[in-house]
Order: sequence, then structure tokens, then C-alpha cells
Amino acid sequence: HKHKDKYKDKEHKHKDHKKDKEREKFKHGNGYLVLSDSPHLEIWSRRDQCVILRLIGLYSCYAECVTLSCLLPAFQMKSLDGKVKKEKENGFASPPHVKSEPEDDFYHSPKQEKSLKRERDDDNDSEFKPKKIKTENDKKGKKRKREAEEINQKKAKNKKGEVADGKKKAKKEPEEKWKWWEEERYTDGVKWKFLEHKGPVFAPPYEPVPSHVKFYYDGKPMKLSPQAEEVATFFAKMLDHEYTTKDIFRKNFFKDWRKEMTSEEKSKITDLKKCNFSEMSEYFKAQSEARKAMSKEEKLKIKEENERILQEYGFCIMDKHKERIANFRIEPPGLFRGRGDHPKMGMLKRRIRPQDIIINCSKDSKHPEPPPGTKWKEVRHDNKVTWLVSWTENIQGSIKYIMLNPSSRIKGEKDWQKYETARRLKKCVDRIRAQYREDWKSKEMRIRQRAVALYFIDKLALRAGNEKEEGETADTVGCCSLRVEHIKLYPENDGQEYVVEFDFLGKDSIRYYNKVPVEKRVFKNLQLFMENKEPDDDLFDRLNTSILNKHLQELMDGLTAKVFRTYNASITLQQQLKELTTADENIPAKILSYNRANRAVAILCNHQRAPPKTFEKSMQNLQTKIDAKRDQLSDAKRELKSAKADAKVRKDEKSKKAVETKKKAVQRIEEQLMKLEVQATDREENKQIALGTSKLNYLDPRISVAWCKKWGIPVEKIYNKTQREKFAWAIDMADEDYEF
DNA sequence: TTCATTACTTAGGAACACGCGG
DNA sequence: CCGCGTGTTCCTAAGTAATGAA
Repeated sequence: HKHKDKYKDKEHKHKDHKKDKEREKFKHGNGYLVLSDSPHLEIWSRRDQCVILRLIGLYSCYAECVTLSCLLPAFQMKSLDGKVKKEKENGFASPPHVKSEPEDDFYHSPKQEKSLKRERDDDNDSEFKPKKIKTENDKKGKKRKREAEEINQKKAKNKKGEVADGKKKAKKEPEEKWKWWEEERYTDGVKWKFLEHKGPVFAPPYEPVPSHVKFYYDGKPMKLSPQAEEVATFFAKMLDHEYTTKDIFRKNFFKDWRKEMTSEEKSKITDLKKCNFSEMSEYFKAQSEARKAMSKEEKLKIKEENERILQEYGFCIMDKHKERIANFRIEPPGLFRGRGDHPKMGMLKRRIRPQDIIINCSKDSKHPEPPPGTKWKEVRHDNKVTWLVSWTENIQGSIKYIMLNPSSRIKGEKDWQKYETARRLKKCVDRIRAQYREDWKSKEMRIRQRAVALYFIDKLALRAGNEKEEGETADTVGCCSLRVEHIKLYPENDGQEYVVEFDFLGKDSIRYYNKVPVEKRVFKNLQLFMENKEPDDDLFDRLNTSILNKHLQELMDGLTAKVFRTYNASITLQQQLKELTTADENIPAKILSYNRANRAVAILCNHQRAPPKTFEKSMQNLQTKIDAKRDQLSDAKRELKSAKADAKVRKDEKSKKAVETKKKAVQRIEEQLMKLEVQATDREENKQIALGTSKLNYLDPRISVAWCKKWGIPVEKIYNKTQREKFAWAIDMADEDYEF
């Protein structure tokens, strides 16, 4: 497919160029037939019968019509000049309206400079603010620096106070209380001014297996060279996995393994089937058992060592603040296992050495030292990027990075900005929808395809679907890369008209299956797109993500295909929460409602998971618990009854008290039962759905925080510790009437 | 302008830790 | 107190989209 696209693009380029030349000729009366000469529209025909339209005005553009049926309306347009105007308004004149929006903000925001918080909100709206503000940037920079210094001073104070105050206070406060969201942001592409870190932690070196653990080839024990042995252990460790039985996996592994062998080994070991790794495999199993059975002291020791490494390598200083690093450990060598049907599964992922590593830090920082006797590949000082360390991985040749934790300023700001963009989309989504509906009728194929694809992205929250290189990765698609074979059209299905059935593998080879009724126009268009195509042809052959995103960029500043996913996810959560939450319910029931709203989003975004292996069992366990609780409840009720009867007869204080106690017991048990039942429902509904992904990446956390505040639900019930760290900005700034 | 490269976000599953009930 | 199951954290693959070089 990629190949085909390349071909097409070249063709386009060629044509565009030609068109200009032809127009020149036309201007000079070089033998072209003028079909229209209205002030809004030029229509002229080439010798090859193609008709070229040119709309004139601010947004002048060319369109090529290749069929006669397109020509007829064009003539009609000519005769009715008014209609031409109308067409123009609908089709091409709208972008200026959209474009003016951010400019409005731009003129407003400087006036709001004084209020820090307000101004920042707007800052998000106009990220591309021109360099005019440069002087202000400087100010901002200084401000940032000043504030950072203040905090540093506080730190110093705290340190002094440590002796008296005790460690807790001094250690925790400065970092946890830094509210970066109340400070100015860099606006000129600079990501930081100061960055210092200790570099990565390398994978532990290979430890050869003891000599009594043998590898057998063709039934005979064979001592392997350390390099070959290491790769063999990678395979041995995976022996239980299903994919060591897969052909591609075995083939790739064997090929890469042989590369590590000595020539002697290479000549001996020629067939993977004759290799016996079982002793190695047993050895590793025994080792992991031993690790589990370790004494508390030993475990504690390991834990402490890990903590020490975390303290040393797990943090960096960025702009005077200590920030947590996400993945400071280099990926250890092993066998690559891509997801789905990956053509490269089983290949050897090589060990990363210091000479593979690029370090990024600021010039005036203390550079990290490479391990003794080694060198870094490079030390650079690029403050336009956020990564600290990078290296090139050998499977796909892509670059891997060490970056900061989601709780860091640099990630948090970006996350916040993402939701602000989605909120801006909310303001103009109606117009964009109206426009793509209009575009379904366009005379141009590429515009119709673009409009239909955008409709899918909006309605079904599909991913954009970049092209991928064939044979390098699993065959998965997104919207723009859908192929004819991935959809089926039903003029009628189960009593619904114009149903489209989607069935394809998306990101991570997760299946997307959905049957959706669509509008008639969309349906007809799809039929048109599929005409005369093979199943493996692109559905949208005149579209790719870059064309689509370029178009979206014109509709709204900062708009790309993925913004629709964020927008639709967040707006769905907000609307579902409104719908599902009832005031008189207790907290567990409200949380069930929240989870249900979350679930609606996860379903929309197709976030699936493999049903947990223990699912059935744990469901049964829960049911047993519920049954037991029911019994307990009826017992308690019976006791209450008899206590009441008793109280009626005796009429003394003691028996009255007993009634009260029993009543409370019944109430308590009822509540517990209710809780269990809610839990069961929640779990059942969640069998194949993963909530985490949407919660972490798509749902504006301020919606959840506002919901918690509104209904008096502790935010801890919705977000765990890590999530609260990531969303600290939202927890701090959203109040109960926050509207997405 | 185009294409490849680079940077950064999103994703599911495995490993791990920890709390709860027996 | 222990074992088990679950929630959390880690891991890194696989996307999207911006950037940069030709």
C-alpha cells in the first residue's frame, strides 16, 4: 500500500505542476476553451476533456472534474450567479471564521496578564502566539526563575529546620507543593532551561548458568559460548509461552541466535527442533521460586537496594525542581515479542551499551558519567526536547527515550493543554460537523473521502490511521488506512437501514467490530469508494492522515484527528455522569455510576482486555460471599424480630437497647450486601473492558474531580495514588461546577 | 514540498506488592 | 499469620503527529 501511495503522490505532484502551466497557457489564450468567466468561478477545459474549475477569492483553489456529470451542475452554476455565491459560502468561505477564533483570544489575553491563573487558561487557547510577546517571554522566564529560587530557598530553610521538625516535613513538602500550573509556561518551544540527571541504569550483565545446567543438542550435552548461551537462556525463559511454538517466532529466533554463535557452534547447531532447553528452563523456574521463598530480611535488602537506585537515578533536576523520571532503566536484552501477528517476533533485542546512548542535559549541569572504561555515544544540550536519554533500538530501528514521570511539570502541562484543545473543539464541533456533512456532496472525490473519514473519526472515535511500512509490523489499520475488506455494507440489517459493519484489527491488534447505521449519503459514498476495487485496496484511496490533519488544522488551530477521540471521550463522560448519578444513592452506588460512565467511554474507544484468567473463579467467590451475606441478613432479621417481641413483653431498658443493636446490625449487613452486589455487577460488566486507558489518557480529570466535589465523594475512590499525582493540577484547580 | 526521522502519547499485559479474610 | 486475589506498577510496543533534511 505504501508503494501505491508513493506512486499516487508523484502523480499528484506532477499534475499540480502541469495545472499551473496550463493555466498560464490559458491566460495567454493558448487554445483552451473558456466555459465560464464569472468573477467567482473560472471554468475551462483542456484538450483531454478534463474540466478545470477555479474558485476565485481569498481561498481560491482548483478542482478537477473528470466526469461529465460534474460538468452539468457547473453550467447550472454559471447561469445562476447567485447560486455560485451560495456554494462558495458553504464550501470554502467558512475557514476564515474558524481561523479568527484564536486571534480573538490573542487580543484579549494580554489584558488579563495580571491574573496569573486566568491568563494561563487563555494561554492554552493560543499556543501559537506569535513571537511578538518575546519581551514578555523574557519577563515570564525571569518570573519562573525567581519563583524557582524562592522555592529553593524554602528548601534550604527546611533543611535547616530538619533537626527540629523531623524529616517528614522537610522531605515531602517542597516537591509535593510545587504548583507548576500556577506559573507561566514557556511559549517559544523551549522545554527547560536547566536539566541535570545521572544517566540511565543499565541492565545487569549476563550471569552464565552454573555448569551443571546443561543444554542438549540432538540428545547430547553441549557447552555453549557465553554469547550463544545468553541468547539460549532468553528462549529457555519463554519456553512455556505459546509463541515459542509459532513458526515465525522460531525462525526469527534461530536466525538471530546463529549470529551470536561461534563458527563451531554454527556448524553444529543447524536445527532448532534438536535443541533442548528444558534444563535451563527448569533452572530459571527454580530460581524464581527461590526468590519468592526468600526470607524477609533478604527481601527487605533487595527492596532497600532498589530504593537506593531509585533515589540516585530516578530523579532529575529540571529548572530547579526535582522531578521523577519514568523509565530510568534501560530495556534489558531479550527476544522481541510484538503484539498480534508480528513479522519480527522472536528476533534478538540486543543489549544496550553506553556507546549506544545519547545523553541530553544542560550545558551548565554536571553531566552524567558513563560506566568506567566506557563512553557515551554523544552528550547534547537540546532544550527543545523533553528527553534525558535516547538510544536506537535494533528491531525496528526506532529511537527509544527516557523521559519524565506523568506527575512532572513537563508532562502535566502537555496533558492539560491536550484537554484545552479538546474543549476548544467543543466550541466549534457543530460547525465542523455541518461542514463535513456538506462535503459528502462534494464534486471532488478527495473531499468526499475526507468528509466520510472524518465522520467515522468523530462518530466512532476511530484512530487516524497512519500508513505503515508493509512487512515491518503487524497488519493493523486506523481510519485513513481502512481497506475495502474491512467494511461490509448492508442496505438493510435487523430492521435498520444503511448499516456498515466494521471488522478490522486496530492498534495492538485489538479487534474492532461494530455494526453501525449511517446516514444515507455516507452509505452511498462508501458504495462509490468501493466501486471497482479489490478487497485489499484502500477504502480512502485519495486520503491519508497528513491530508486530513492539514484540513483539520484549517478548521481549528491545533486540531488533529486524535483530538476528536479526546473530545468525544471527555464529553461522553461528562454527559453520562450527569445522566447516571442520582442524588439519593450512597457512595458505592455513585461509584458504580462513575464506573459505568467510564465504561461507556472505554467501549466507545474500544479499550479491551483479555478476560482475567481468574475471572470465572473470582466471580464465583463473590457470589458465594453474597449468598453468605444474604443468609447472615435473614438471620439478623430474625434476631431483630425476636428481640422486638421480647421487648414488647418485658418492656425494660435492656431489651429495648437490644432491639436497637439488632436494628443497627441489620442495617449494617444490608449495606454490606448492597456493596457486594454492586461490586459483582461492576465486575461482570467489566469482564472484557479496560477502564484504565481512558481514565489515564482521554478523560479530562477535571470532570471527575468536579463530580467528586459535587457529590461529596473522596477523590481517592476514583484515582489511586499514582493517578492523583498525575492529575494533581486538576485536583487542585477544578471546583464542583467545572464544565468541560 | 515531500519523505524520513524524531518526539511524544497511548496501550495492554506481566510482574509485583499489598491488604484482606480465613 | 499466611496465602491468595486484586489493584498497582512496570514494561515497552505501537500508535500519532510534528519536525527536519533534501
